[in-house]
Amino acid sequence: MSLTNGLRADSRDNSIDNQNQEPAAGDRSLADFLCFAIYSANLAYGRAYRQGLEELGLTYPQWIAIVALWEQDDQTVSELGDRMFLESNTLTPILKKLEAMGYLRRQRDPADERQVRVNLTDAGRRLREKGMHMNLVKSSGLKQDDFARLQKSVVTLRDNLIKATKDE
Amino acid sequence: MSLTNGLRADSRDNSIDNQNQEPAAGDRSLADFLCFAIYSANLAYGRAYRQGLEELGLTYPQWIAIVALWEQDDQTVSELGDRMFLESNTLTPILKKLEAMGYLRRQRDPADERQVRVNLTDAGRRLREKGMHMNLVKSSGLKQDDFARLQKSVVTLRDNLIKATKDE
DNA sequence: TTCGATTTAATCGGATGCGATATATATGCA
DNA sequence: TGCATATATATCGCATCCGATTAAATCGAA
Repeated sequence: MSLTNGLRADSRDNSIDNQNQEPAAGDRSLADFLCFAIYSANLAYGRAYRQGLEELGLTYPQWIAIVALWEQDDQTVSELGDRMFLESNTLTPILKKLEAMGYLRRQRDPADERQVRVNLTDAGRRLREKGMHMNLVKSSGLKQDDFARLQKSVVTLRDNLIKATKDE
Repeated sequence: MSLTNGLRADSRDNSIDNQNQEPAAGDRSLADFLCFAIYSANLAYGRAYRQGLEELGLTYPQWIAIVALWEQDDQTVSELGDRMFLESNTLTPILKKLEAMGYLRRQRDPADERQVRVNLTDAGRRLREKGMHMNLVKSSGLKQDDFARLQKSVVTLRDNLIKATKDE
């Protein structure tokens, strides 16, 4: 797989070891890189969400953490990290901020003092409920079927990338 | 459009004003949010690229800037920002680092001293050529057709989000 | 049982990303 | 011309994100 991992209709990829028939690296436009499409779509999502999240007083990762804990409370930092695809070096500061805001509690697990268990407070649950009923992000412009397919494809891409990266 | 902008097969969205038939907000799993799929796929791409880019001594945004300039040299900071979906507050520090590394030059445009024109050096072009021939990112696991469709869908999503955000 | 290996969080430094602001240059209009 | 306005870039502070390291607790084999 190429470093640029791109695509062009007239791809000149004839390599024998490209078993997935993915496009070759090379002299392609930025607009043809899947990685760049994801990168820029992520920027666009962040900007689309910013105004709505500002009303909640949260950033995007903070909101994701609240949602993940609402879905399953009393997770350890590692468990929450597995769901959010983040590790403690990123997660700990976010959780400390949310704790300072009063939306969750962090406490060492008495059964294993290495672990820290995270619980939503009532205020945290109320915030989740409030966000649940807000309609502040602008339209993705996709119909439900396209939306479903795209969501599934991106998840598959993500999981394949993670697997390939883990395999070194 | 909901704040969570998610999806569930049995979506209970019956709102009359949801003309795009997108799923409603609400009590859904993190795994069903398109925004989270994009967010986590972006993290996964960053991790898949990191090792390869490390051999080039670049970060991902630095690499993107090199590619964008290789595609079209002598851009202003704003023009480059339009291609990369970034503004000068983010771009300027990146460009200064790349200049310090010797990969590009920044100079005020004599015809309009407000603008700064950015040009790749020979070293910058050689770096782009080197990256072009590296195959370091693991497989996305997608066949060429799926790859093409996904790339197109993500770009459409991005552009719709940008348009919707710009329209306030 | 003991002590080295493993596990879990946290800390630290560097690099984005972004809102707000500052600065310098250019433009437009009376 | 003179000056208010607009434009292009840069600066600053805050919040991720990550590699590397540290600290504390647990585990496990001799």
